[in-house]
Amino acid sequence: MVVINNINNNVDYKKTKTTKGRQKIEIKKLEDKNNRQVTFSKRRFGLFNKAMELSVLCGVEVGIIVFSPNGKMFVIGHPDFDTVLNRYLNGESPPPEVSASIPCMQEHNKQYEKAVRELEKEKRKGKAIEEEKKVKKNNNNGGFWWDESIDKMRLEELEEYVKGLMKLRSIVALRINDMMMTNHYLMPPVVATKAPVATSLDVLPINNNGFVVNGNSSGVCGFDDRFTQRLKI
Amino acid sequence: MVVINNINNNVDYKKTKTTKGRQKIEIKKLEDKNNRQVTFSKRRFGLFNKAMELSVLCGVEVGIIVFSPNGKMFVIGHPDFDTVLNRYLNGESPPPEVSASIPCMQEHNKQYEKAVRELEKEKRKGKAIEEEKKVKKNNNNGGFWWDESIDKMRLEELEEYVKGLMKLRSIVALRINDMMMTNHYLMPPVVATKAPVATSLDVLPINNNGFVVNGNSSGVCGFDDRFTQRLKI
DNA sequence: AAATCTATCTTTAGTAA
DNA sequence: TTTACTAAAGATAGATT
Repeated sequence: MVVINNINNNVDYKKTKTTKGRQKIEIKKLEDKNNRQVTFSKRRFGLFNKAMELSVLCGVEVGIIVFSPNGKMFVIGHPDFDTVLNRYLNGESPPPEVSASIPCMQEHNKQYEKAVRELEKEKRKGKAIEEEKKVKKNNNNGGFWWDESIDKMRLEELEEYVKGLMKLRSIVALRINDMMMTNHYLMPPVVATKAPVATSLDVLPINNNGFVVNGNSSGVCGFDDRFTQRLKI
Repeated sequence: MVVINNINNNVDYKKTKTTKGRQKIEIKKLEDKNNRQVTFSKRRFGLFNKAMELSVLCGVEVGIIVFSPNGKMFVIGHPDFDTVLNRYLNGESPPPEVSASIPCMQEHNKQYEKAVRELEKEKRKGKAIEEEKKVKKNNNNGGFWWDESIDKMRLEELEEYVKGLMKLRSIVALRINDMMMTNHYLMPPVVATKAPVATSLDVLPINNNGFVVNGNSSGVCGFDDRFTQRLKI
């Protein structure tokens, strides 16, 4: 098989390389502001896409927050960012040992979670209603996973949801207040506070020696050698 | 230039392909449980790496939460996840250095106050917009599908109203988390305190003693050193 | 679960629009 | 700003221990 040296075939076959192709770059801050923005745009897209693929392929929840060089915020999540965030805040992962070792905290933890669950229930209710009309609307892709749903809640559910939030706030406030009152031997001087607001929910702790929002209570952690999960908790 | 046809060079030069190499796959949930876990592991690593590169190259803040198929939580962020989260909860644009360096309690107090103010504002606004709630339809033809901010712009007030509440709830949760961690697991260095600022709702005790918990408020760490390369957390 | 090893697939740097 | 293009760089599916 013979191949003719194609030097100067440029003209004939447009073999001249039009670009140098992708070049290797060092991972350090790009100095050129414009280039930095362009790169951000491309890579954010790539990152979000990777996240989407990961969530679909593995059927897992993912949430990402990114701020552009100009401060614009980008958020995505599956099933939606706030769901993932709540799971993070509630520490659904395996935390137990710490809080489990402190009986009363366990109890408080349960109560808090209960309130949160209640809230989530209402949220879901709102979503459920939304699902119906969503079906016809999302022809463009069959409903992307990153769709945020809260914004589409019907007002009535929304009001209900808001009410739940207010309740939770009250509960949390009460607890913090209680905790502050009973733990100042551990705390620096506590500034005066007003009385906690009343709540209609039935989960108010009577005595608070403390409680945890489990999963996020670990004092120290480090990624292991390879971007792994939060150790411990 | 002559090139010898190398059919059957396989034997001579050990050209036999040892693997099929990377195969194209459809982006849909992997059925094999084991394969799903392996893929998750690989891709999560890739995702986190991409995030790190993005943050370094563009000098931006990124935060990711992922739950594995088995429910394990993985978190990463630059400068650290909570810093990014706080910025998200705050809505927008606090100077990065500030949230990264200010002691968590103090910072959270600020955030709480801000959220409360925001909430009150939105609440007032809320009533006014009820009637026009569903006008907005989410057609998605103008912006990118991944750009949540587009949705937010379109759904404006309603969204903001709910979001304010969500922020509040999340912030409260974060506060609790910090307090618990500080009280029970660490003996934080006590630093100079600032005067408390009253909130409009008066439901949270204010304590402005700064706590420095390894520069990190809830046990979440930044990128692993091996990948950050001169990235300070 | 997590580390190799490749052949191949996917992303993206550089560039211009 | 984002989009399009190409070729090189980088990620990873599948198999292996």
